[in-house]
Amino acid sequence: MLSADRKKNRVTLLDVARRANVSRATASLVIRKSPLVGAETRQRVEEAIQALGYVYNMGAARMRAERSRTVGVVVPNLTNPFFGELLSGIEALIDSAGMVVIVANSGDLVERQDLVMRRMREHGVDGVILCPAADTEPAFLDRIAEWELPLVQTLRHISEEIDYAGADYAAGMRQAVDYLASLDHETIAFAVHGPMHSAYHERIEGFRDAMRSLGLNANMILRVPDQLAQIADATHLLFEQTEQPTAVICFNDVIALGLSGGLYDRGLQVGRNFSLIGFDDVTDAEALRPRLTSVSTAPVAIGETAAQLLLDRLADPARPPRRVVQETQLRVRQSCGPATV
Amino acid sequence: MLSADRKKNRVTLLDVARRANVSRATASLVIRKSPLVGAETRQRVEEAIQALGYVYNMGAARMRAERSRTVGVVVPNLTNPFFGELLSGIEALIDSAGMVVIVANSGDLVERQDLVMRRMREHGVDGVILCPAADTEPAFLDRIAEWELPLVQTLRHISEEIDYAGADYAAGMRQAVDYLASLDHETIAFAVHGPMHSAYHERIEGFRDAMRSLGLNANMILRVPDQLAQIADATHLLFEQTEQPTAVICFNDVIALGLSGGLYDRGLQVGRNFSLIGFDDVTDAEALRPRLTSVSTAPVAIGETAAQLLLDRLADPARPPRRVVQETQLRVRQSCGPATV
DNA sequence: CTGAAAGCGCTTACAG
DNA sequence: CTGAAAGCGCTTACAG
Repeated sequence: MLSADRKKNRVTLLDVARRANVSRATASLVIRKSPLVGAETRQRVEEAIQALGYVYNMGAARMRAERSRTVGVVVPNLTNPFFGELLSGIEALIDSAGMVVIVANSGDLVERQDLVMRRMREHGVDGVILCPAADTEPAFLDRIAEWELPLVQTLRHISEEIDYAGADYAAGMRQAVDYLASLDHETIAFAVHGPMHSAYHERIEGFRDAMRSLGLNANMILRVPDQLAQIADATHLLFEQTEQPTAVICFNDVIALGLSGGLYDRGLQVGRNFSLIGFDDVTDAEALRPRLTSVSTAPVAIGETAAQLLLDRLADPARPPRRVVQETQLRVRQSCGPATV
Repeated sequence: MLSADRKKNRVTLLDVARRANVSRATASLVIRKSPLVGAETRQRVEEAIQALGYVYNMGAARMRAERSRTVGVVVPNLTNPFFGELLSGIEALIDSAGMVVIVANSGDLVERQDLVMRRMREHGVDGVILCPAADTEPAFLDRIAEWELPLVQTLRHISEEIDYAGADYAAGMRQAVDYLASLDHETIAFAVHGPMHSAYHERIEGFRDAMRSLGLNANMILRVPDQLAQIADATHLLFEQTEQPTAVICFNDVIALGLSGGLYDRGLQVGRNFSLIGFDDVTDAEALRPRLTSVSTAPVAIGETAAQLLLDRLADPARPPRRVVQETQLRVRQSCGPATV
C-alpha cells in the first residue's frame, strides 16, 4: 500500500514538462544545466520543479546514461583512525565532484575483498579506490581491469600499471634514521607488526638502506603484537638483543604509543634514557607526554590525491597510469634525546 | 568508443535466458533465488550465467523494484575515531544484509546536512542512519518523514518519534561520579567542549544529577578547546575555580588525553595528586600511562544497533518508533586515586 | 513451473 | 532551441 502510494505520488520529469509546457527532453536539459535552453523556458521549468516538488531520480538517469555518480572505497579496516582520515579526504573530494561514496570493509582478507569488489560492480560504481588487502594477487587487479572498472590503489600497491596514491615511506624512514643518527644513536631498533604488503616492505627497506648507508647495523627488526593493548608487554624484546639499542623507530604510531607505555612501565624516561620515534603522526602524537616525535604521512591528503586520480581517470580512461607519492615530514617533538651510552 | 564497446559487450539477462532456453522472467527468478524454478532449469540458467560472465545490474533492478539495497550514513565527522568505530559497526551489519552503505560527512553543519540528505534521496537510498548535526531542527526530520525516507537517529536525537540508537550517557556520568565519590572526592570538575546536542545535555544533566544526589557542588563545569592540541594549555582552568577540585571528569577521551598532558606539564601525577576520568573508552585509554579510567560507550555496538533498527524499519515501515539505549560501563584503570585534601 | 507484455524514469540521437 | 521516439536492463502481474 505504502509503496503503491509512493509510486502513484511520484512526480516525474514528464509531469514537470507538462506543467511547464515543454517536452520531457527539454526538461531533462534544464535539470542537467545545459546551455541549450532559453532563459525563459528554463525558468518555467524550474518553477514547475519547485511547485511539484520534483526529485531527480538518479536510478533512472544512471541506467540510461550508463554512469552512476558513485565511487566505491574499500579499506582493510574502518576502526583504525588512519583509515578514517583517508576516507575523510576521499569523501571531501568526491562530494565536491557531485558524486557519492560507497564504503566497504575488506577486513584485510582477500576473500572478502573479492566479494566486496563484486558487489561494487553489481552496484555499478563508476570506479573504485582500493587499499588492497595483504596478499592480494596481481591477477586480482587484472581481473578488475578486464571488467573495465576504473581503479586506483592507495596506501599499498600491487600493480605498476594502475594509478597509485601513497606516501614515500622509504624516505620517511630515512628521515627518522638520520635524525636519530644526528643525536649520536648508533644502535637503533625497528619495531614492526601487521600484515606484509608494499607499505610494509618499503618501510623495512627504507630503514635498512638508511642504516646501512650510515654504516650501522640494519638488522635489529623486531615484531610486536598487532593489538595496541598487548604492545607494552612486548617492550622487553628491546632489551633482549645482542646489542643494546638506545632508540627505537616504530612502524606506526600505534606501536609508538604501546612502547611508550612499556618503556614507562620499566621506569625508563622516553626522550632521556631512551629515544622513541613514531610513524604517521596521528593527532595523539601531540598530546602524549613526552610529546611524540613522528614521521607525518598525511592520510587526509593521500585520500584527496587518490580521489583526484580516480576523477582524472574517469575523465580519460586511456591516460597512462600515475603514481603520486607524497613526501613525509619529520615532526620533531620530545621523545628523542642524545644517545647516552 | 570505449563505452560503446562496453555497452555492446554487456551481457544481459536476455542473453542468459536465450542461452539457457528459458524466458527472461525465468532467468530473473533464478537470480533472485526463487523456489519456483525447477532444479534442472535453475542449473541450466546458472551455467549460462557462468559461461557468459553475466553481471547483475542493480541499477536496472532497483528501478523496477523500487529499492536500491543501499543505505545512507551521515556523520558529523569522519576523522574522529569514535565515528570510525560507529561506521564500522553499521557497515558490518548492512553488509551482512546484502546491502551497501553510502557514507557522507555533514561537518556538523545543518546546511551541508541538508545538501547531503537531498543527495541521498536522489540516489534512492532505501533508508538513512543519521547522527544529526548540532542545531538540527525537528522540522528537518519532519521533512524527511514526508519524503517517506526511513530514518534512524544515532548518538544524538532530535525527535521522539523516530528510531534512535545511543548509549545511556546520564547513567555513565553517574558511574563516574559515584566512583570518584567512593574515593572520597568531593570537589569534582566536569570538562566539556564541542557543539551542544542531546548527548551533550544528557552528560551535563547526568553529571549534575549525580553530584546533587550526593549533596555535592554540581556547578563546576568548564569548557575547554575543541582541538586536542590546545586542550593541555587549558588545564589552568581547573585551578582557577572558587574551590579547588581534586578530580575531573571529561566529556570524552579526547579531553582526558589533553588534560592528562596538561596535568603532567604542571608536575602533577595523575592518579596520585589528581584524578582524571575519561568517557567513551577509545582504544588509547589502555595504552596511556597511567592507564586511563574511562566510561565505555561501545560505539561499534551502537552502530550495529542503529543498523538493525533501520533494517527492522525497512521490513515494517509502520512499526512504532524505538529507542535503544546501551548501558555504559566504567573501566577502572589507574588514573584515579583517593582524594588527598 | 514458464512466457509475452508492459513499464520503472530517465537520456540520447535525430529531426525540425 | 524544442519535440517524438527509442531504449537502458530489469521485475511484475497476468496468463497459461
